Amino acid sequence: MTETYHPHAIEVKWQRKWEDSQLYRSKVDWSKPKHYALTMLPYPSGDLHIGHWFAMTPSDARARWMRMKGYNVLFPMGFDAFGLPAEQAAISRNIHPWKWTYANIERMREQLRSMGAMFDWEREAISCTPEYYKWSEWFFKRFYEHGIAYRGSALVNWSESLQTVLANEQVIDGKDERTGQPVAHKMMEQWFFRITQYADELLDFAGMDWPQAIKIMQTNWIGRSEGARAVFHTEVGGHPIEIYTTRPDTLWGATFMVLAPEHDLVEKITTAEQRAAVEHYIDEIAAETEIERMMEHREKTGVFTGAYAINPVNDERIPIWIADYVMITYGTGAIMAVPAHDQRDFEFARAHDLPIRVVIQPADMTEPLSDEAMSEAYDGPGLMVNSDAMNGSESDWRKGRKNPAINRVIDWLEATGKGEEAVNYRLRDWLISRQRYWGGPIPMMYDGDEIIPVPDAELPVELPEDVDFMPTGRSPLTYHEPFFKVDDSIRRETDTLDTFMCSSWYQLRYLSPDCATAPFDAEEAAYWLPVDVYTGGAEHAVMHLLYTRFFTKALRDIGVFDATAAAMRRHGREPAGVFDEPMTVLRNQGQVLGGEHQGDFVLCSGRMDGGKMLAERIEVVDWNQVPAGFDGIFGEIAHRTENVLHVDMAGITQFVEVLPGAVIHIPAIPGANNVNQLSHHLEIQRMSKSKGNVVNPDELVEQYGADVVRCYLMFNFDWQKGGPWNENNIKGPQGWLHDVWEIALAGAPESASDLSAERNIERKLHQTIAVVNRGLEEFSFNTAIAEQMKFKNALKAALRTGGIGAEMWRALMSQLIRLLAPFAPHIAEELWALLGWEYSVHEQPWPQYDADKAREELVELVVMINGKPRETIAVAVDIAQERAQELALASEAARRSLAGKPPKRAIFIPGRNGSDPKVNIVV
RNA sequence: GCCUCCGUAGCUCAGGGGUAGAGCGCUCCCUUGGUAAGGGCGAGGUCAUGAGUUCAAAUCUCAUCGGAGGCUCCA
Repeated sequence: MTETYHPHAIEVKWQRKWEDSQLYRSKVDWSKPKHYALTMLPYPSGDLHIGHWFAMTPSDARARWMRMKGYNVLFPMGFDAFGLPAEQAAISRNIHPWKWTYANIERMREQLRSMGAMFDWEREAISCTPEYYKWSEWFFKRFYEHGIAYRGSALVNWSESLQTVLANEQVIDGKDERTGQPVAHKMMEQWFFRITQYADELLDFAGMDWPQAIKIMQTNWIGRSEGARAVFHTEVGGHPIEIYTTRPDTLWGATFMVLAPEHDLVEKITTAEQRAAVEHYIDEIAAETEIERMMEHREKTGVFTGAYAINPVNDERIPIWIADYVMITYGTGAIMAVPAHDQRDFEFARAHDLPIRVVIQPADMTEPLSDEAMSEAYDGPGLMVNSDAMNGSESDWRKGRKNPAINRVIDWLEATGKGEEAVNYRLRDWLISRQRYWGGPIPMMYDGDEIIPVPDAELPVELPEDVDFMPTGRSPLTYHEPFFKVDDSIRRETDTLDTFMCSSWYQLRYLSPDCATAPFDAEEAAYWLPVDVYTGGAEHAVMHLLYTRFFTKALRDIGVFDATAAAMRRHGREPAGVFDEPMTVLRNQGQVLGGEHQGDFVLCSGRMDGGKMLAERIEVVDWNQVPAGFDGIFGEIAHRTENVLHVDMAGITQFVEVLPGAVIHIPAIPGANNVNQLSHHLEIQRMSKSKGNVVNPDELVEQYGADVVRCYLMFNFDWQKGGPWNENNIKGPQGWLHDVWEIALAGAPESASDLSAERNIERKLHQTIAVVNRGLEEFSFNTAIAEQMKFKNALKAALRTGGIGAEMWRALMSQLIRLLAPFAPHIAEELWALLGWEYSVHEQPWPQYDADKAREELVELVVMINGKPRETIAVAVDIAQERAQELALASEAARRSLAGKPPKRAIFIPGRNGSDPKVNIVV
């Protein structure tokens, strides 16, 4: 008699037991190697969704595997709990952000527990608690003291809908990355972190095992370029205008200059005649949103300031314009325009009738470039011309000093004091202030213009709870007098910290979330740091993942890790390099998308009215079952809006308006049907409530059990890619776990042990171990599970055939269950107990791969004729070349095709790692 | 426009110079006192397309087409 597999009781039972026995408490133990596995902490938005499961359960499986391999594993979890949704809930539903956030955290904790993950809950950290944000404030102060945090005036991104400024990284295509609302540029005084100081170090990924895509995105975002700075002066007044260029070799081709409309000098140099036009243009630009300004292919607009500059390289007098294609935020906000060799300048010159002068002449052109004939800028290689002493220098494709012409010009600029070599970055300093309530307070005060840091002893500056949320969206801190009014002259900062600051160091807080004397305990950090494996979404490429790297380096430089380094040395661990980067290995999971489903196939009858049908009857039928003689519209419902159907009739979209009293017949839904019950085609796309394609993990766990859901998520997708949800495929992992259950409960076979049968299944087992190891190592969870399914099939077949003795059966089961444990922790624990082994399976050693046991003994020697396989001969694995060639030449296939003639060649390919040996005979 | 990654069975994916693979799904058969099932047999692929290198290309190179993601007036 066997019991059937009922996941529910098992899962709840073991989750409780694990907690009671503190199975997943991770404690510093210098006698064991450590492994810090971290998965991005969730925002407590209310409900755990399938994406969380997809991100976390495979990471959990890998952490469990490391643990069984003998590592002391830390796998913590917490909440990134500050942020706008809480504040929006406060405004729209009158729930205080504390209450909303904590209620959500409570709920999500429970849901997280249902995963059966090995989170160490005693290390939980929640970023919105005063115990946590005290240290966010403390870090801010340290940064301020070391000049990494500063208050400055800059053109920043202002989101009208969120009523706050945003960092550059949070703005995509001129829109706020969260809500998609447009942002405007505004000059504001704000707090910044000097991330640009770390630009070069952030470009260095040496020793970091991160996805190529992330490294490229960060590299692009930092946007390092090499070139030169040169100073032009205005003809009148001699004001210096600094410019940055990557093409100093084209300095002699500058025929005008362009300043960004926001440039300081504009006001000073604009002549009386041009003032009205310039001011008008500036107003126009200011009114534009960032989106409008970034539109592609827009015309190059701009106005002449009336002023002229002197080109330092040739003393030429050139006009100064302003135009919005020059950004105040990049370089110096001013450019020398070289229309012959820069497409933007070229377009501007043509639009405003400015001169063009060729200064790079390509060597291999039949027709030399000429100012008049050019239809576009030439930015290729060539020889410098019209450039005085520099003429003849060769400019190639290379950038910076590597380019001979650029190198020569830079030397000359430096020798003559007209300019110097320069490096420029696209990266801006990190704008850290937010005009919001629900964030960590910035621990600063103001007495007029004087900035006064809040003394350390007074940290944390706590968020007041008795605040009113106004529908205007303004932060309640700005009108909460007890908060901002320190005394008659001193006013407290009412801006709060960007939540990305809180998440830049949470990996440190997990080490000692209760530590009251420091942000983290040095003894813990000395053992656990750095994070060994970090998993999460790629959408954080240039935000969280860049910020946390910067943060770590900044902490290192201001000495925050000094005590940790000392503790490391005491324990004999070398601290050099440990604090350079927060996470050694990074892997991104893909996204689970909503599944595709077909729309109903309908027959529509009614009358035609213009291009559409006014339907009186809609009938859902089986796919393509169109009755003979049916003359209405038929096909799949591709789309439906209200009562208008878009029916795909053999590839052509037909519009059908369903009339109010129309008869709708849907056989699958009994009773009277209505138009809302017709289902339309659903594309593969992101899950969202509005599309009605979300999958609720709680329901899945209810129906299948957590182990099946975990295994389905790991098995059905390439984890790093993601893919469409297909609940049908859940049956695969379900059947697998059912089978393993059956095999285990059936007990040891009674058949006598047969050496060769046992040897064969053992070989399969060890081959499986190798593949599972590799799958887990490489985050290829799907292959790791597929291989275990194969082994299960092989085992089942072997048990049926017989020859597996009781002893071997137990040995196999012991290893099979241990292999299963990281993936399906509950069923593995249950079977482990049922077979009488000691609690817990998760504390057992991982099955040891044995290459000798995995090796095949007999292999097929493949005889190929001209590269085409023709015959196989069974031979020993380690067959020697001569013997193999001999056998191959003697084969039937070889004799047939050689017909007595000697072969041209016979190439022997030894069999290696699993593949058969081969001999290719060339005739 | 530029950069990166990817096109292998119906689906999800391994593999990767040397006989085209897995799981699921599917067909058919068996079982029907393991039953919201179980067992067995099987079908199914010009490895996106074209060219090159090679004794041998799904695999390497180049081009083209298709897909995904990122950047984009960056001087």
